[in-house]
Amino acid sequence: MSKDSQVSITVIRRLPKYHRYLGDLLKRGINRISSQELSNLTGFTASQIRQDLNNFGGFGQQGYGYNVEELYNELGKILGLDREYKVVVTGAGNLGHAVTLYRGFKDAGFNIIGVFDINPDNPRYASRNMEVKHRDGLEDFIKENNVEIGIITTSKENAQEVADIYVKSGIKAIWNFATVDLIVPDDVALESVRLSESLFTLSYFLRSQDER
Amino acid sequence: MSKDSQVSITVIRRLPKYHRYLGDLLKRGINRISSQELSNLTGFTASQIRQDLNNFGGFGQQGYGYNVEELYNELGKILGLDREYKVVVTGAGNLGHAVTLYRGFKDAGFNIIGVFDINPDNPRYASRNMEVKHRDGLEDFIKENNVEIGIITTSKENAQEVADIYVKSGIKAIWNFATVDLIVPDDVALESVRLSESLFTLSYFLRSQDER
DNA sequence: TAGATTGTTAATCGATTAACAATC
DNA sequence: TAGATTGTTAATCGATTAACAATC
Repeated sequence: MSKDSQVSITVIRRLPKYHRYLGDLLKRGINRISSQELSNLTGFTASQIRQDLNNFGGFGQQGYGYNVEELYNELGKILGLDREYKVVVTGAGNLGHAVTLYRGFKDAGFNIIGVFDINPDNPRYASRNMEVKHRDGLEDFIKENNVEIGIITTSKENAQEVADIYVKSGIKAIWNFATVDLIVPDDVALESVRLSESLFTLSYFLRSQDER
Repeated sequence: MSKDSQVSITVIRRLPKYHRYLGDLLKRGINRISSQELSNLTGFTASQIRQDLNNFGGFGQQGYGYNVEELYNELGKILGLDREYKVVVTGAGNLGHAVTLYRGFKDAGFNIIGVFDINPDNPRYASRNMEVKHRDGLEDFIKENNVEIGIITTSKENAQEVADIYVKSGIKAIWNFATVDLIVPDDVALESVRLSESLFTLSYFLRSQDER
């Protein structure tokens, strides 16, 4: 196992925020930043930021701070944003549509090269200029194109089946939007976006406010 | 402050999963479950489940376990899912569209009663049978209808402005999809869905695999 | 009653923060 | 050099797990 595989997921989840703010700073022509200044921007403590970064090596310099461009690039490499990925989407509903057309992913190097559905002939797709392929061709498509990331935007009933096809076809990273706990082998990364659970934190809050 | 305001957010974020599995059990006609069985389903430890539930009161019975229906209903109440909410969406792009039409939210009691955009006359909306109102009317609409939850699916450039309108109009809970750290008063709940950050955990994983 | 399982306290683990020597 | 700020160790805090008395 390489060194960074031991870095905890809570650290990893903070890295994109550092990366995003460093990108902003870079655009604004700022080339140096201290952990304290980065703390002011991100809301994480300076101590935590230094701890986090030191999981991956000493990017800073005593008495100076961090070079914005260097740190931005290093974080980009750590997050795997220094190259492009081939991605497929299965489930061509509204959410699949939104994810497929979202510019931010494309800009970050995630290229959606195929959209699949069990019912690819829905006239809705044509009206949206979306080419949707039949799910029967999913496995072959993934293998032929060496697709690395599979997105699931199907109903919860179909999600596990799609995950199984992904795994069988060699995909090693799955981004799941269905409200179901998928089962995948240990060597496949699974990241689930739990929209309902996120929304329910708001109703929880409103409810607890009501009680006062 | 009421008792549950002291319950940590990490506990709150586990409640929807308990609730979801209990709903499944209920549908299957199962009326009793132990913390150990719930552990097998959810992947959380039995000890953690008992700790979590006891933050809100003793719902179980020694030697028996938990009554599925009772626990399901109690968790629903705690999460504020025992009533309906009026919701608005601002930003009528693909993501706003997907969120607005997602059935799961409606079924959980979140009623989207208005969709707003700075450019409501986009012919695309008509083709989708979506009524989109001009953002100028947002503030009045929220006040007149006592809207409680505001969703932001605008670009990151417009998100803070929309959040400000929400706050000014009396909304106390904001669900943000824009990639920006919004600033809202302490008494307003803000939940941000960070899609990019979620996706980057997958590229991180693929990258770290590459290195082995 | 005996067995099962909770509610709850205590122990452990991991993550965050504080402190400061190293060093640019 | 003096001042600033990192890298890193130590202290603290919070969350998870273990253990078991209470009790159904």
